[in-house]
Amino acid sequence: MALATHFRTERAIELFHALSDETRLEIIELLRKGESCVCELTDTLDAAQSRLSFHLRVLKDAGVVRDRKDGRWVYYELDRDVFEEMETLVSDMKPHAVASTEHCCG
Amino acid sequence: MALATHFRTERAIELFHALSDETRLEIIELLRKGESCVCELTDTLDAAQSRLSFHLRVLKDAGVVRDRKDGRWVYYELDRDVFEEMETLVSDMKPHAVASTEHCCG
DNA sequence: CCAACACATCAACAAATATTGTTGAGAGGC
DNA sequence: GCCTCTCAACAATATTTGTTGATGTGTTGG
Repeated sequence: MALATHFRTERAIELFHALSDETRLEIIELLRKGESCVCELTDTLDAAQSRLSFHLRVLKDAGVVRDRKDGRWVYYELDRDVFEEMETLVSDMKPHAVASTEHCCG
Repeated sequence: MALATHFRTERAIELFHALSDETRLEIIELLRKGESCVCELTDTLDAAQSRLSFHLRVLKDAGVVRDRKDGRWVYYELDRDVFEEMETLVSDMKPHAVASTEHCCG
């Protein structure tokens, strides 16, 4: 249990970290409409290509997006599964059923 | 809409950032059982008090926890409302209904 | 081939975050 | 009043993250 919890913690850190950046959230917002190549993201977000590449990698490593090569373009899209995973993570963080008013240190 | 989106982005960053740290996730895990004073957290997590104080502040600023003073102790507990907010945030990030296979850049 | 393009990766730098030790305020107990 | 305990706030330092520009790889078209 402690081990499983540890892995889950690692995973939560990775996922939440991936989502705690403005550029990455903007990328996600754009990808909600459907897949997009890096060039379009670069254009829309008016960001340097290397910068987007960096953030896309973070998102990809965290499993938030998937990439697909087609010719000289790389298309990114949201991975639907990860949202279910996030819901589970959030759900598992909720406080337990109301505890009786107990105090510590006393 | 763009303004609202912006505020929501700010909020998402703050919240996800608060959750993307091992110490803070450990604090949350402990608080799931019910409220606790800093001294107990310090003891259980074997962490310096100043360190926990820092992380508790991050969690408090993000609205994840609330504090309550009682005598010389300060009790922290999870704020149940924030989990609902997180679910909404996650939900709002999901991809739209399946788009027809369209490509960009072409 | 070669040039133009799309993208990833790297190294160097800048900025933001976390850790540690210390200080000081407030609350009790004696 | 004095000492101790709990905790927040601060300053200094270490560490992590993000940005930028240069370079490298694979692709397409002339």
